[in-house]
Parts: sequence; structure tokens; C-alpha cells
Amino acid sequence: MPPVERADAARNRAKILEAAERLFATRDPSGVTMDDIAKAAGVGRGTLYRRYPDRASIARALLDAHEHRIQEQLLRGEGPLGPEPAATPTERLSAFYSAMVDLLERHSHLLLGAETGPARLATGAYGFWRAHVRMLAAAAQAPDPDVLADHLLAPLAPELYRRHRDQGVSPERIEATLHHIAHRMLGGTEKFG
Amino acid sequence: MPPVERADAARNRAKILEAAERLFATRDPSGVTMDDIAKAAGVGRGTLYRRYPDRASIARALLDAHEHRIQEQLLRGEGPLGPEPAATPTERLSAFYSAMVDLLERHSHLLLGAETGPARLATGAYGFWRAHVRMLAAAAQAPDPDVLADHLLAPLAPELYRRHRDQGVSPERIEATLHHIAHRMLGGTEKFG
DNA sequence: CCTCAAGTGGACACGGCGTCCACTTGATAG
DNA sequence: CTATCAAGTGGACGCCGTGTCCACTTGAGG
Repeated sequence: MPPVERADAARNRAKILEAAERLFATRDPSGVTMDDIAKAAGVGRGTLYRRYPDRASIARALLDAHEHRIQEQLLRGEGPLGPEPAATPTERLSAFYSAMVDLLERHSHLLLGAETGPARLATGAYGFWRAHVRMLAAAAQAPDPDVLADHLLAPLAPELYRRHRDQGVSPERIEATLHHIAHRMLGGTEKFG
Repeated sequence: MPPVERADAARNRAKILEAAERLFATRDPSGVTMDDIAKAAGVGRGTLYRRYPDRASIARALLDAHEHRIQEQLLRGEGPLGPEPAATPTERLSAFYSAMVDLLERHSHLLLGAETGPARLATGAYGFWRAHVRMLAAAAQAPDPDVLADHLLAPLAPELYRRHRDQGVSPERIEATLHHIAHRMLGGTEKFG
């Protein structure tokens, strides 16, 4: 007996998510209050809190679908993103960086609305990215993959991406720099001493 | 006519900084309120706000001395930290990373009390570090030093350092990984392409 | 000792958060 | 179609941190 969601509940959930998406895209995400969302959705505070304990959980709900798509591709997808045997760790890290730049470009407002600062590192999604990058680092025989993985993910911090973009840096430049990092950090091990 | 600070004002400023330092070190820095600091310093809210508009400015005041010391060394110091002609960009970046790990280890609570998230990137101190690293990247003929500088600084985010330390990662391991990054990213250009 | 600007501290209003509970709605059984 | 009642709703409420304001105190200079 899976407790089915009642019709009015489903309707309100949709209204909430739609309103939140709009607000996050419009104003500064960290300035959006729970009250704003409730008002914009035409719903009472109690209704809002029943499902989402805070702003971050709403943003996460909106992000989940997109992040899951990337995670699927990492596990099972074709091309260098997925576990294609022919692809080198360098190529796979580059592909991962590209996918993340795409995610940041499309949804940086949600990422900023979700978690900035320490909380982001505790996210399930972050754990997934770290596990993936750690695996690539280990495959490339890099030293201390556990620590290195976090350092390789650090340039993807949403606040840094947002700042770069606001200063007129193009996504392509950011992506190119990340590819450079991927090549330098995981590629050509044999050429060093 | 430099408006000299009155004796009671100076006394209170000292009490405030002392109390704040203690509170930041004890509890979670982001949980310390202005009221807590005022109470701990034995001072009214108005007195506190007269000098420091928010928690971050207090933490910055406490950090200033330490950051200035490093900045001095970068500009005029001896050894690979300073502008010694014989040192390569790789060596200088490694030395910089070491100095920052030392700063993080000693004062991560202040850094967390100061600015987490986007605000940190707008700090004067951050601008200084970026200018320095950008210069080293350019000297090493790395592509797009403007963007790369930020990416090379990203692993130094206080929240990441704190998390690593809390998970039992030693400062030495972090430092070693950063040195690895310095070598990979700025060293041995001629051995590629 | 007097003056007065600098400095002090606490009362206050504001706004966001999260909870609570009396009421409404819709799914199901008879 | 109606009755039942748990799930769902919404807004009022209390709490807490912020930042401001202003009547009072203090100390430096004359």
C-alpha cells in the first residue's frame, strides 16, 4: 500500500516548484524567502513547509532530474562520459568537466539557491561527483586520489562560475581551462620524471 | 589632524576583538551572533555596531595582520615565496600553497567566520592572492591566466579545508597534493606538445 | 572645573523562520 | 449519494537575529 499522493497535494506541489523555479531565475536566489515562494505559489506557509523544510530542498528537487541524467550517463552512457573502455582518464575527466559546465550554465541559479558554502560538500550529488573523479584520478595513477578529487572539483564551485560569467568570461573559456587542467593533471604521466 | 581614538573606545575595541576571537575558536563561527559578541565583550549592541557592521568585518580585522604578513613576504620576502629571481613559477606557487595551508591551519575558524561562499571572492585579500597566482601562471606561459588563477585558488576554499581536516586528512597530505598540482600545472611545459 | 563631541548601551521595530492547530477537501466504504 | 476521517491546508503566532536610534555618560582640551 504505497500511500498515493492526493490530487490537491500534487497540484500544490507543482505550483510550488513552478513558482520557485521562476523566483530563483528572477531574483538573487539567496534572497528568496520561504514566504515569497508560498505567496508566489498561492499557498500557505504550512503547506510549503509540509514538503520542503527549507529553500535548499526546493532547489534540490528542481535540480534532481538534471543531475540524475548526468549520473546515468557517467554510469552507463556512450562516449567518453561513460565507461567506454577506449577512453583515457584524461578524456573522461574532460567530458565530465564539459557536462558540469553545461549544468552550471543552465542552472547556476538553482545551484546557488540550493547550497553555497560548506553544505554543498555534504550533498549526495557532490559525493557522486567526487567518487567519479576519484576513480579517474586513481586510474591515472595520480597520488592521493581522495584529496585530489576534491581539489579537481573545487573549480566547479557555483559561486566561482557565477562570478566568472558575471565578469564576462565565456563558458568556452572556462571549459577550455578545465580541459587544460584535465590534461595536465591526469594526462602524460610517463613524460614526467 | 588625525582624529585620535579615545581611551575608552580603544579599550572596548580590544575587548571586542578578544571576545570575538575566543567565540570564533570555540563554537561554529557561522553560529556566533553579534549579540553573543557584544555580551561576551561586556559591551552594548550600539558600541559593537559603531565599528563593525557585521560578523565578517570583525573576522577580517582579526585576520588582517596575518594576511598582511604573507602579502609582505610575497612582495619583498626572501626565499621562493618572494620575488627571488632564481625561483621558478612552480617553486613559487608551491611556496604560496604552503603559506596558505599554514594560514588555513592556524585560522580556518576566522576564515569561516569571515566569508563563506560568494562574498569571499570579492574580498581584497582574495584579489591579492589572485593577482599573485595570475602573475605566476603568466610567467609559466600557461593559457588564460585570468581564469586559471581562480581555478588554482579554488582548492584553498576554507570550507573544503575544514572538511578535509575534520575527516582526518592531515595538513601534510593537503600540502603535498597542492604541490603536485603546482608541479603539474606550471612545471615542465617543455615536456608537453 | 567646564564644555561638548565622541562614545556608549539598551530599547525598539522589522523581517524571516518554523510550528501549531482549527478548518477543509477528497478518497473510500457502505 | 452520503458519511467518514485521515490527509492536506493556511494563516496566526512566538522566537530570534538584525540594524537603528537616541537619551545618557565619559574623557580630552581649554
